[in-house]
Amino acid sequence: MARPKSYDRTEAIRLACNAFWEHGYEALGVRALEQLTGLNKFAIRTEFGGKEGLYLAALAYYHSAAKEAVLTPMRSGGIDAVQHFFRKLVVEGSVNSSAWGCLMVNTGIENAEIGSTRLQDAADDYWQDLRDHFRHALQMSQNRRDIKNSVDVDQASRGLVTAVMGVHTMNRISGAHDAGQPLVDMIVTMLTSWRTDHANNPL
Amino acid sequence: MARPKSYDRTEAIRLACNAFWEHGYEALGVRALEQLTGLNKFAIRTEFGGKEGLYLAALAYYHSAAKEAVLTPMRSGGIDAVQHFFRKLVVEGSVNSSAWGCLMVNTGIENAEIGSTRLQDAADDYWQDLRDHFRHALQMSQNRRDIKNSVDVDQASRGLVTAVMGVHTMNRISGAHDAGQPLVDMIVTMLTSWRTDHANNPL
DNA sequence: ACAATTTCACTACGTATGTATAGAAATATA
DNA sequence: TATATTTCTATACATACGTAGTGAAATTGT
Repeated sequence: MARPKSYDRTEAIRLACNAFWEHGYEALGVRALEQLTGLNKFAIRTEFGGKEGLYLAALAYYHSAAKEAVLTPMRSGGIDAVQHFFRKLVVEGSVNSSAWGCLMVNTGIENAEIGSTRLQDAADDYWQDLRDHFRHALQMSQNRRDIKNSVDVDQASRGLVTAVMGVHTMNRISGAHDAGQPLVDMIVTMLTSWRTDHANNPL
Repeated sequence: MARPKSYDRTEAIRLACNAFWEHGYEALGVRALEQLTGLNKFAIRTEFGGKEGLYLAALAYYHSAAKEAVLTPMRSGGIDAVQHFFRKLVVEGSVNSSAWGCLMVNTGIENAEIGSTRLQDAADDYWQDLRDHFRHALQMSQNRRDIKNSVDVDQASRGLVTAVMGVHTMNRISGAHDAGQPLVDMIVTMLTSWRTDHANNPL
């Protein structure tokens, strides 16, 4: 009993995610968003609560997409899965390999100024989620005696998250989806060195 | 034969550097810059060529300050100096340890959208300079047989630059000057593992 | 066909931006 | 002390921003 919407909500969020990913938050105006997403100003306001609301929806979409594509698969594996995750950071077509870097990194860098709690929380959730998955995978491998006991799983997972940020940052700064390759190689090699002898059968 | 300037040029650039470092480029308006630097709009335009010119001066100042404090000292050392560099990334009071991250990282992330060639070049120069210093130090150590021949010095220096970006990004996102500590520890440990037996005398 | 309802397209508004302009203020020289 | 020169303060301007409002358009139910 009403005029139908001229856009597909999910697709619009996906497009908004890509747009913010590429251009950032402040640099992307509402009028440009209309062009890039197919949304109109009215819809942005009533459906998403304005520009910031749409950004939050984009962050949630990005998180869920990453969760499905690269986080959840990591729960079934150990250190192999972690190494696979890192290799994929610089493989073309992978959801988390992009010349735009990482939406969460870009948000965190920019939002250090914007200071929105909601944006901060969304980004924090993402990084904590990534760290939890690293920790889970490493702990599983350590329980199986696949990696040495000298490895501090908690500290390692924190360090790995920071390394991921480095790869994304390098990718964006260089404008190349694989600019972070050298660090990926270093991390993968380091992870291999953590393995015990009986588990030295890298993929 | 003229009215004296009401500001100290070098000090103003230093303050502008800090201001851009904390707030970013687009988020910091000219009127706020006046308050934070002691400059006035007229001086910003005539002395620096507007906001972007002042930003370029700030980038140059940041680069030179880093060069003096942490790059040049690295030329006299080998892998020890590299490890020292990484440790300092999370030591309070160090010029390259800050809750604001790194001006060059922030610039690179933001400028991926701004698209100013001059800003891009300034940031590129910085990273190339850092990479050159890493490479020089590692090559010297390898020539002295302090690190293994299996280490690819060129690739390693690229990877280390990316790791530095990761530390800075984590520091800014977390709002803590030492949030990147776990990755620093990982890198330092990894560098130690590159040493040959006769050189295993870390500081 | 008509009315109700929702969405769309367009305009308007207040604010903020970077830059440019204009006159006042402050110094050095004559 | 008068004048030339430079810088400062203050205002103006054109543009862009996010948001809000307003009437037309498009659908469903009667």
